[in-house]
Amino acid sequence: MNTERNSPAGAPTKGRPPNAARRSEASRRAILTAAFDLVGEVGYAKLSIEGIAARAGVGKQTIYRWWPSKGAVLFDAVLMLSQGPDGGTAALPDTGDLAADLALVLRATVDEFADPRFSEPLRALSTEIAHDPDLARAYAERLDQPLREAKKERLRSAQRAGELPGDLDLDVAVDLIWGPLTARWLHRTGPLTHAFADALAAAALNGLRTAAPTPEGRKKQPE
Amino acid sequence: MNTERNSPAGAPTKGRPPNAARRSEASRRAILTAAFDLVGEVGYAKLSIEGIAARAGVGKQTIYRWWPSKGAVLFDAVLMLSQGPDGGTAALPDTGDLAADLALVLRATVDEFADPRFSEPLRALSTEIAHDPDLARAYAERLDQPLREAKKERLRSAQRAGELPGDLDLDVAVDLIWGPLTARWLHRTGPLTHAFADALAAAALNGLRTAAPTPEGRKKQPE
Amino acid sequence: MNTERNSPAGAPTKGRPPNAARRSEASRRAILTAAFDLVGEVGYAKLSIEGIAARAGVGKQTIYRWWPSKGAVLFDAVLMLSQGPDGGTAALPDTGDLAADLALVLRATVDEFADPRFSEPLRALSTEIAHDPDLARAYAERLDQPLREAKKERLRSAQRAGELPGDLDLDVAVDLIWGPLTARWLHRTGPLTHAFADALAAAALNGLRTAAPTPEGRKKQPE
Amino acid sequence: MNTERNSPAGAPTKGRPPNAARRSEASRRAILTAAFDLVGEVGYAKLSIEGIAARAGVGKQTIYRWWPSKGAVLFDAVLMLSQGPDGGTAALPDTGDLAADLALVLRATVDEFADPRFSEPLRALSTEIAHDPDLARAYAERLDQPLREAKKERLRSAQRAGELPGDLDLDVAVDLIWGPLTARWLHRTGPLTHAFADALAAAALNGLRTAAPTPEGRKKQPE
DNA sequence: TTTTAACCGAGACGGTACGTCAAGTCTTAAC
DNA sequence: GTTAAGACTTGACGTACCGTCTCGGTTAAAA
Repeated sequence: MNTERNSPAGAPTKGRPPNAARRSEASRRAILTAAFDLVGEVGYAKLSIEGIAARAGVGKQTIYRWWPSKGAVLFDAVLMLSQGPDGGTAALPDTGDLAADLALVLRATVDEFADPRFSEPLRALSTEIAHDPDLARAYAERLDQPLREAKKERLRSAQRAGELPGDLDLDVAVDLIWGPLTARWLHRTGPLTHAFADALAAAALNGLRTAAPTPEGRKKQPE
Repeated sequence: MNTERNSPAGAPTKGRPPNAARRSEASRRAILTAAFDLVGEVGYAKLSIEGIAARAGVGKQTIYRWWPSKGAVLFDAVLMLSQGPDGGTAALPDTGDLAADLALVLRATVDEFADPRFSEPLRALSTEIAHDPDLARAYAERLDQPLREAKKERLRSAQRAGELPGDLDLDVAVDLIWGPLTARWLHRTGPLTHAFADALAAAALNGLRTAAPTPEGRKKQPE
Repeated sequence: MNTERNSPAGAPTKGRPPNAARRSEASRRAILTAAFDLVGEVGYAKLSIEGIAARAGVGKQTIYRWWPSKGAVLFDAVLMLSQGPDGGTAALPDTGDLAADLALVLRATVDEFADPRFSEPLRALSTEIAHDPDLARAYAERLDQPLREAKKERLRSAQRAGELPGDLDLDVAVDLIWGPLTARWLHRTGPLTHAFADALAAAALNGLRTAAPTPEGRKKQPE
Repeated sequence: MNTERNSPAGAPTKGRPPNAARRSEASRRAILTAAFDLVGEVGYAKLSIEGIAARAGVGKQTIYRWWPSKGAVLFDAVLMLSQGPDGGTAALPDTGDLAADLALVLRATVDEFADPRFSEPLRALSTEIAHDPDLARAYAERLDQPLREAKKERLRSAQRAGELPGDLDLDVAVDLIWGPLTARWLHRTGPLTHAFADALAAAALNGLRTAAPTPEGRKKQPE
């Protein structure tokens, strides 16, 4: 088993590295579970290493030995919960109707953001990422990328189906679709509703521009 | 004189409210300046009320008397710096070419995000907003909304010029254009470059779809 | 009226002295009463100038203007309460039987020490005296001395009656009688009971020595 | 080793007690020494836990972990200094002449009271005792009692030598001799001189009465 | 099988910052 | 010019955690 995946933000760099072979799996799981639960219960501001250690029935040193920061613990906690037992990432639905599929997925995301049990840990992790480039890199590679790959795969399927142009920059496309949702969630600058999800999916696919930005162009929208 | 603008995140709610008429303007400015400078210098994690007070040459109590949280101080600091002396918000450029204007503005935003002097305080404020609904409300109303209104005004101008459809939901449109930028900035899931800004502006305006959804266009999809 | 007696520990020495003629008698009484009551209610440790000012409905500056320290306020408070409206000090009982009179007085003192309403302010004042020589001088002159004079007067009466030798150092005598009571009260090194008062009165008058420490020694005590 | 002697005023009662076995002896000594030195240098009013911690090179929590109050620290500091390395209490001189021995001891006490290095910490401790019954109990049992026992032992010796009556209440006797000294020291109601010590010793032993209360002596009281 | 080296729970330690309280100074407006 | 009111700087309070260190105890690989 590859325990390396448990040190996403880099193992502690001072002194000798600990011997991963002897690591207690029970402690590791207890710590991650405690961190995840605690952040949902008391919120990010009151989450502390001491609290996690106490809740997990673990010495503080056991946390400091294996994780370099509170954010790294949080990262692993979210990572653990985000992955099924197989470690894979589910693919996006593909009914052949991209617009409908996107609307479905965005609505599901809206629902997740509305559930504090998911939302709070993610918010906390986002906060840590914003201030810790190392953690951000780990996040980009190990949490965002797999999901992004699934999203891009769905878009590629749409490309193959002729729904999207073949030369589309898929990273920009993914950001255009999901970025507004994330931004509104974090900044709370507007309501996060299914209606917003629908409007977002439609606007992203169709663009904001009128079909033809000329007086004549207007006539091109018949039927 | 309107002293109301000094309590954006809500005055402390415990006990009697302090007498705002006697408030020291010098202390207020020193605190906000110190907060803004410090967050740029030492970063969000090491920003402390004690540090702000010391830097501002002010008693801690003076901060606690007028602001309910570190985030509220940060909010006012950003607010103070974001507004010119007149307190107004600048309008977006309007050359008649929406795409070009948007690209210009997004590139400028990218540049701001790249400058730690602007970026760090904003990151810190974003973090606080993510965990403090009260602060989020103040942010939405007093920082985001004026800017958003300027953005919407530019889009309305485009509507009048026939560049955008008249029934466009402008809030969704604004989020579609600027949301991806914010998300990538906070989550660091990709490079924040002028190229990204350009691609974003284009994609948002044109949509992702292969062509304008005209009857003929549809036929171009083989099979 | 002589308001000079209100600044026993010395008026504030910085800056111009306030104009005593304009002093508000109502505020003065409210402050002293508040101080006396508060020290009995919340104890010495939690007695604060702010608390006194708030309870008296008075600005803090009014206290600082007229008293140099918390102890000085306390002193005046105790002084006010210790004196009747006439300002005189009551004489000790004089039935002709010194031993009985002393026992009576000491028992009364024991009772006073047992009553927190008297005891707490006195304890607080004693504490201040122990650390403030200025206040100690004021105490010695204005609180202790009158009382001590009354005690000495009773002893002088006993000298005239032949109960005490004429060459007795009355200050030492007063300390010998009342000192042990005070010490036990402050240090709580033993129970403060009527029995102790009686034993003390007897021992002080008779001395500890056996009537005749040596057969010959007796002869040394000639008339 | 008896670590029990380190919690004279009672260990902190909230929560679990700390694990005394792991206590740092170096920190304990540094704290007590710092407390003792500081109270002599800056006085009782300016003595603070923060100051002690800083002077001792110790975290504040280390003080709060092991002592319930500033007074308890002071107590241990005085206790440490009052005991020799053996922890015993020296006996009073016993030349066979009680009066001379007492005068000697009282003069020595007067000298100690005149030396700020001893006097200041004791004054501070007395102050704390006066307002903290728990501390007073600890004082009575662990500082006063051993010394009092030594005093009583000297008096017992005098009883055996026939200098004092066998039925004398020794506690009252001790208070009669030493109480006036303590009272005058704390209240500064008179000069603390060798002469006072001598007069006190003599008066306490001989009593104030004009003559020994022998049956015949009584007849000397006219009318 | 025994050693031995690492991890483990526990928690004391020197620190930093918290948010509160009060000290003593200063300013304002009412009287 | 005093007064009530209260904002101000200062500094200590007692608490919560930080990240480091050390203590016995267990446990699993090495001898």
